[in-house]
Amino acid sequence: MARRVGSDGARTEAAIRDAALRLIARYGYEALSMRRLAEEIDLGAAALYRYFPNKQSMLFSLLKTHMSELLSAWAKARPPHSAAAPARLEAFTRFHIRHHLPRATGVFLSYMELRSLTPENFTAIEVMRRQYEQDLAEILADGAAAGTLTMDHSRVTARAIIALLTGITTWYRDSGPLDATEIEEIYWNIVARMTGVETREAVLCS
Amino acid sequence: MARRVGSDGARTEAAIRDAALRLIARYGYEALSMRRLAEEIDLGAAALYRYFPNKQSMLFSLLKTHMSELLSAWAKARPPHSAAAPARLEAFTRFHIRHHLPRATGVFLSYMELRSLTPENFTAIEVMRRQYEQDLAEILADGAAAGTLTMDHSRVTARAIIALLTGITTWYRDSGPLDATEIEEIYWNIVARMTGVETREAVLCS
DNA sequence: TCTTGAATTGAACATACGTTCAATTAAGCT
DNA sequence: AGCTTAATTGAACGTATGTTCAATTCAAGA
Repeated sequence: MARRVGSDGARTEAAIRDAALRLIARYGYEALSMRRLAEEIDLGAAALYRYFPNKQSMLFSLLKTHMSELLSAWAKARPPHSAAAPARLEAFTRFHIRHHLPRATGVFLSYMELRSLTPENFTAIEVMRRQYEQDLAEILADGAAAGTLTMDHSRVTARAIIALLTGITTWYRDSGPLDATEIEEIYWNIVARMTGVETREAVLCS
Repeated sequence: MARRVGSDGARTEAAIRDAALRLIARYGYEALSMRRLAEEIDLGAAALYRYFPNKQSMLFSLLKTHMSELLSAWAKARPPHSAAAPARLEAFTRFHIRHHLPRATGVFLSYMELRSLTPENFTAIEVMRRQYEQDLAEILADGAAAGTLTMDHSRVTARAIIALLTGITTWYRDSGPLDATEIEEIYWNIVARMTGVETREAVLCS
């Protein structure tokens, strides 16, 4: 049945992760059978268990990898604490879009399949998620304290911003009418307005 | 096994819908078995098939009911076309929150389980969803044309607003620190700022 | 109380699931 | 070529799935 030739552990695991990400995003974790997944990459179902001890820890590994890539990418991209809050907010917004758009399937997974995780696994992912959200909330709170950003409630606003930015992945298609940089501009303007940052076309006072 | 006494068709169907909504929201459609669902309301699994021809059309019926309740409630609540765009936008925002907060499980379902639908069923739900989104986009476009609202792209902004408002249901809990009316205020201020509407604490021009 | 139609049941069907395991194949090293 | 270890397999296990159906119970009207 399998016509794989040059076997290579690392490459095979990557292929499994890739296929799993794609199939789970499309049909859901529960709907994905190990046999179907294995078939997708011309493998017997039993071979999967050389790479993951079971189905649940495969999902967990997928989500955990996604989240830690997000966190470490943001750790590299984020401006220093000393920068002005509006600039930090702009950096966050653009980073989030740039990081998420090419990872639509992973994003989908990490928002949809949390409930398929074991309680302990869920908690582990939730901690990472909160850390990211907390980082944004801190930017907002700093800006509010310094008077450079305006909002009612920094933690709620942080959630609103993340929800709005993440929502892009539900409709964005590479073949769509808007390209990534146009989307970045539109959404940064939205976030800027939400928080009272004056953008290029500032509100005129007469 | 069943200790049901006063049988009543309509009441039983409502109980099934209720339990299905709850269980699917918690564990997902694929993870829910008909036996488990039936057990939840002290019924034999076979009895479910008196109310729904199969599992798929049960899900479809759940989602369709949710969407048509949303659409008809909004049809009643929405201000006339002749009203000013900012007032219409405020009405939309408050309506959305008020309608969704007490329906958290249904909202969850209607965003999460679309992919579990048959292609034809998916299309039917998607049409309803677009209609709702289109209504908001029209408010925004009218406001932009009249100069009473400010934004770059009305359709994208509509999606951003709906994503941000719907995101509330992912963290809102009845027992949480914010009650429904506080949330309504915070989010209306967010939406208002996003679209350049001056709220109570208006931006002062010196 | 007898009858009628709806509501419900337990058992059965065929199929699919996640997972294990002894046996087999392939790759890399000497 | 031979040896070793990693990679993969087919078959099997026990369990669960969605769904059907003949048989039964139930609620209510005559």
